[in-house]
Amino acid sequence: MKFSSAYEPDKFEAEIYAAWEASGVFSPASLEAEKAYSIVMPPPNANGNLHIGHGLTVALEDSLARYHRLRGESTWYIPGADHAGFETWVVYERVLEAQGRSRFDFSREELYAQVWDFVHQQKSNMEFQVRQLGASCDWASETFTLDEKVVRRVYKTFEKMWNDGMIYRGEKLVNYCPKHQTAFADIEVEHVDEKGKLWDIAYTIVSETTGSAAAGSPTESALGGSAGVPPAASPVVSEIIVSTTRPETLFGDVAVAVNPSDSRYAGLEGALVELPLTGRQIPIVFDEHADPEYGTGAVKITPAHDYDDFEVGERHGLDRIRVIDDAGMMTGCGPEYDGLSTAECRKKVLHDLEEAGLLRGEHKITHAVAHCYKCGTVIEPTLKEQWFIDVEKLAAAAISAVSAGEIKFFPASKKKVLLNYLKGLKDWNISRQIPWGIAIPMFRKATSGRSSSSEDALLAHGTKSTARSDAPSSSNSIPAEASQDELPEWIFDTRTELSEIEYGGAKYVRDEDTFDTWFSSSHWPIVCTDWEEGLSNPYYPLNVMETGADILFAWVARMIMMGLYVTGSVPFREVYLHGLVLDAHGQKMSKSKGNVLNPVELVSKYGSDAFRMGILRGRSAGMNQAFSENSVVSGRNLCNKLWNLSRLVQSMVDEYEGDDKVRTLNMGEDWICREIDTARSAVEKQMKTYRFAEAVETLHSLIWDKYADWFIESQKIYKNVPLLKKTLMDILVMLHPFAPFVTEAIWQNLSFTSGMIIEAAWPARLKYDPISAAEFDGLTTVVSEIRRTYVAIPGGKRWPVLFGDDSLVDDNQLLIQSLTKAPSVMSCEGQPRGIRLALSGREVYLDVPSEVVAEYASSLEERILAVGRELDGLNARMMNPRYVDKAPAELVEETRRAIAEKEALIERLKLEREAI
RNA sequence: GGUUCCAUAGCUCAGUUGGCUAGAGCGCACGAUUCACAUUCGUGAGGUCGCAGGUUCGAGCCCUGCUGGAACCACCA
Repeated sequence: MKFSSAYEPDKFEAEIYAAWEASGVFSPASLEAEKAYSIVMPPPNANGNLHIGHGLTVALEDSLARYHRLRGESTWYIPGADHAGFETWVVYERVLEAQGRSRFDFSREELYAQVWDFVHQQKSNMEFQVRQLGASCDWASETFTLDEKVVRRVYKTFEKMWNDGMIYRGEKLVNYCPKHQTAFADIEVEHVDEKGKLWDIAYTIVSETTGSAAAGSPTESALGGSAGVPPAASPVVSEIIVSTTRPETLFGDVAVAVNPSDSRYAGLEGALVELPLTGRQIPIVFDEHADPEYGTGAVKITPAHDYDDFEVGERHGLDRIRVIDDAGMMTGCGPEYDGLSTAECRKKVLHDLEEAGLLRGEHKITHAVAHCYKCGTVIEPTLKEQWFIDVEKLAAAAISAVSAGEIKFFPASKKKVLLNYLKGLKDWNISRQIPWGIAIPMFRKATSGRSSSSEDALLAHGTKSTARSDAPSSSNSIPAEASQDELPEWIFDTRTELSEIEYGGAKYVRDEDTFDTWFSSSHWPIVCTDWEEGLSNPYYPLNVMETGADILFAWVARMIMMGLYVTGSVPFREVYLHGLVLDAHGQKMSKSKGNVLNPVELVSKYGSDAFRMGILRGRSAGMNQAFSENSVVSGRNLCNKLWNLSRLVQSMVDEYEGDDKVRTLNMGEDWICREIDTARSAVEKQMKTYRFAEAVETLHSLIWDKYADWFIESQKIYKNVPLLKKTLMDILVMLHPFAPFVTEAIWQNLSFTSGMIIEAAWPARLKYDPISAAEFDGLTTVVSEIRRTYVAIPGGKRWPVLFGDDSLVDDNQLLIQSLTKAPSVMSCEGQPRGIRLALSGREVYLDVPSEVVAEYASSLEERILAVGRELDGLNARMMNPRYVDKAPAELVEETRRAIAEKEALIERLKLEREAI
C-alpha cells in the first residue's frame, strides 16, 4: 500500500471503522472469558444529534475499551439508545405542532406508533455519529430502552417490588407541568429565583375558640409587626392577616396556620375564620410550619396546591380542595373564576379583595419558583394519584454498599455527595402521563357507577390517599372466588398491549400512565449484560460506569439501588463521572448563547482522533471544564506528526537490506527504550486511575519530544531499522486507545505490521542499558547548550564546535553536528579556545573570535549570579541543623551532591569569564 | 439553609502518601528553513501557587479562618 504523503483523516476513517465492524473485533472474545472487561454506553437520546457531551463520553469510554482490549481482556463495550420518554416526547410534540396538530388529536396507540417511527429514523442518525467518533462498541448487542428484554426485566422488578410491598398508589402532590400535562420527579424540576410579591389578606374571625379567652390582643400585636397594615381601631379580635404569594389558591384554603409559640395568636386554636370571596368558614390550626418571622406569621393552608400545606393538612386531617385543573385553569371556585388561568385569577382575586377592603399589604420578595426543565412553564403542584416506590430499603442497601467501599468513585468526593443524597431520599414517583414509554403493568377494577378517575375537583378526606394497605399485598396469581366487592382494586398484569382485561369475573382497565424513564434505565447494567437470575455472568457487575456528574442522582444512584435490589450485587465496581464541557471562556454551552460546538463538525474538520484527544486534554474527573477548538488543533497536529514520522520510518525500512534481528543498542537506542518503557508504565498507571488527560500528555510528549525530536533525528545518522520498527509499533499501540483511526491507518500502511492494530498486544517491558541511556541524556544536555549558546551570542551565527578530551563528544561528532547544525565538530587538539560550554561540565567549546566572546560576557555574568542564588538556597538548607537531623538521609545526601555540583559549575563559569 | 468543588503563567488546565530549580497545551517574542512534517524546527520571556494565620527541618499540597467563583440538594406562605 502506498503511504500518501499528507495526513487526511477524512480519506480513511469511515473505511477503517467499517473494516473493524466487519471483522467482529468489537464483540467480546468469549462469554466465558476469564479476563472480562465490560463497560456500557449511557444511551444517547434517539431523538436527534449528538452533542459535545456525547463526544466526551465516547472519547473516555472508548479509550478504556480499546486499552483493555489491547491488554488482552475480553472487552465488551455495549452501546445503547434511549427512547428518552419525556425528552423525545417534547421533541415530537414540536414536530406535531409544526404540522398544526396536537397530541390530543390521536389515540395513545396511534401516538405510540408515530413516535416509534420517528425515533427509529433518528436512532440510525445517532448511531452513525457514534461510529464517526470511533466507538469500538458491539453493535450486535445494542440495547434500546424499549427493547423487549428491557420491558421484561422492568416488569419483573416491578412485580417483585409489588410483592415486596414496596409499590404503593398514593395521592400526593406531584410536580405537574400544565403545558405537557405530566408529572415529574423532583429532580426534573428546576428552581429559579424570581421576584414576586407577598400579599397580606384579612380573614375575618367569626367565632372564637371556646374556653379560654385570648390572652392579650392578637390582632394588635400582629398588626404592630406588619408594615402596610392599618392599625386596628378596636382591641377586639376581629380578623387575622395571612401572608401569601398565591392569592388565587385561596379558594382551596382549608385552614389558617399559626405557630403555637407565636404569642400574637395564642388562644386562637380552633377559632373559625371566614374565607374571603367564598363565605366558607375554615379553622385556625396551630402548626410548626408557620414561621413567626415570615410575613404576619399566619399562613393560609391549601393542601391541594402546596407541598408544605399538604403536610400540614395531613397532620390536622384537613380536606384537600383542588381549584386548578390539569390544564392549569381555575376550577370549582365559582362561575366568576372558573376557567381563568392562574395568572388571570390572581389579578381578579386581588382586585376583588381590594374592593372588599380585605387586601392589607403588598411586599416585594424574591423566592424560588419551580419550572418545567424543558419548557420553562411554572410547575403547578397538583394532587394526583400516582405509583410510588417506597425507597427506604433501596436507599439503605445502597448506602451500606457505597459506605463499605464496594464502588470506587472518580472523583472520590462524589461518594460523599451521593451518600448525602441517598440519606435524604424521598419516595419515588414513577408515573408519567405521557404515552411514549413503557406502560405501567397495572389494571384497575372498573366500577359500574361513577368513574374511578381522581380528577374530581373536590376530593374526599385524605386518609385513604397515601395508605399502602389499600393496595393488595400480593400479585394476582390466584384467581379469587370471592365476590366482586372483595376483588382487589388494582392487579398486576404484563399484558399491557391490552387496554382492558378480565380477572375474577370483573373488568380491569389498564392504567394509562407510563414509567418514569429513570425507572427502566436504572436497570441498564443488568439488561445490557443480559444478566439473569442464577446464571454466572463475567460481565456483571460492569468494571466501570462512565457518565456525567449531572446525573449522579437521577441515574447512578438509581442503578446502584436497582442493581442491589435485583441482582444482590452492585452494578459496577467503579464510577467515573465527567463534568460539563464548557465553552472556551468557561460558559455553559447553549443554543441561545450561540456558543455550542458540534462534535460531528469538529470530527469532519480535524478528524475523529484529533477531536478525541482534544476533548480529553486538560480534563479531570467531575470538573466542569472549558473546551476550545485549539485543543483539537493540537490533537490534529500530533496525528500529523505521527503520520509523517511513520512515513519516514517506512522509508528507512524500504532502504534497509538487513534482517529483523535487533542488533546491539547504542546509547540513543537505549535511551528511547527507556523513554518508551517509562511512558508505558506511566500510561498504565494513568489509565488505572482514569487520568485520561495525563495519559494523552504522556504520549504526546513521548511521540513528539522524545521519539521525533531526539530518537528519529539521531537515527538519521545511525540507523537501527529493526529497532525503529519495534519502537514505532509500540508507540502506535500505546496511542491507539486515544487515536484509533490514525494509528490503524498507519498500521495498515506500514510494510512490517500484520493484522489490525485494534487487536494488537499492549507493549511488553523493553530491555535497555540504563547507564547507556543516561549517557544519551548527557549528550542532549550538550546539544541543548550549544543551541542555546548560538541564540545567546549576538549575531545568530553558528560557530564551529571544538571538543577536548571527551569521549562522549568524540564518539558522536556527526550526531552533534546534525542535531545542532554546527558548521563543524572537531577536536581542539589540546588548544581550547572560544567559549567553553560550562553547564554540561564537558570539554566543549564554541570557536568564537575574542571580540564576539566579549559581547557574550554579560549573559555569562547573569548565569553566574543565577547559579549563585541556587547555591545559596541549598546552603541555607544545609545550615539548618534540624533539616540535616530530621529529613531523610537520602535527601540530605542529594542536597550535598547538588551543592558540590553547583560549586563546580560556578568555578567553571568563573574560569570562563576570566578567559574573556 | 445543606452538601460538594474550585482559586497555580496572558488563556485552559496538570501538579497522585508534603521533598531538589512548580509543569503542559495554546498564545506571545526572537531566530531558522530545499533533504518526514510550516499541521515544521530551535531558543526564550512570563508564576511572591486567592488572602491571613497554624503544623512541619520543609507547604502549591495538611489544618483553621477569610475573600471570590461554581455546581447540586432542600426551602422560602
